[in-house]
Amino acid sequence: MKNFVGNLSLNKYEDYVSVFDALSHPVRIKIIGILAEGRQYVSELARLVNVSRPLLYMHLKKLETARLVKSTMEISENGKAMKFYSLEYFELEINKDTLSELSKSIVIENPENGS
Amino acid sequence: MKNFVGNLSLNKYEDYVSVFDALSHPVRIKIIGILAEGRQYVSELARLVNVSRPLLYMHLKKLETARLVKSTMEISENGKAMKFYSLEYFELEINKDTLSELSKSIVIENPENGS
DNA sequence: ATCACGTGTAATAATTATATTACACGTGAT
DNA sequence: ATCACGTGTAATATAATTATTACACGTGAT
Repeated sequence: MKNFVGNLSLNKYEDYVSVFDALSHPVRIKIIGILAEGRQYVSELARLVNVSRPLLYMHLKKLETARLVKSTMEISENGKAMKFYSLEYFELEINKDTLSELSKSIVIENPENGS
Repeated sequence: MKNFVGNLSLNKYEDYVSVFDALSHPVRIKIIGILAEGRQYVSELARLVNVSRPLLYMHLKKLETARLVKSTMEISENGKAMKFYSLEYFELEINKDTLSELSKSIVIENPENGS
């Protein structure tokens, strides 16, 4: 079984780390939960999630980096610029084999120390 | 489909966050990859992963907290105390619906600020 | 007694992540 | 012109994670 984010199959372990990292904070899971019901613009999203807009941007950045969400700019009827965020498609299966496979490409660099 | 870690089904979002957090670092994925081939004792694991023992303990702690690994103490034939780590069973399916469900129980506390 | 090889952990340093504050700019309505 | 409501981001503070250093203790073999 393949793991997908944004219709792209995940290969590099960095991609996985990025996704896990994105999912390792309650606010970001909350964001995903809200976007699961439909796209939303930043200011409204901030109110729904209950965080400040600058903080929301920080969290969205992580989600975008992991490609779990995407954004598009639009000009509303009343002339306001609005940035909409929406969920990307994703489907991951995580188990011993998945991670084991990933692990193969990971090399931990020389911390030049033993014991 | 249910998500399991250590034969226990995951319910609370904190459990998920804990797992995602545990998986969000290359060293920890490497550890899982090595333990997937069989149990290993701490000092040897440190050499295989190529990190110092104190640092390894830190990473193992996160994996243990997420219940992805477990440990047992043994006295070897030559009288040495040895701590073995091994993988727990785990199987997670992560998608829009999974996270959406999780999201419902997350309440972000009053950062008392708007904008 | 010293070495090799296990165990464990406390204290600190360095680096990232998270959160806050304070700005600036644009549009349409009052 | 001021307000309400969008946009964006730089600078800073706070907190957490990650990494290092330096210990201490136990056993069996040399």
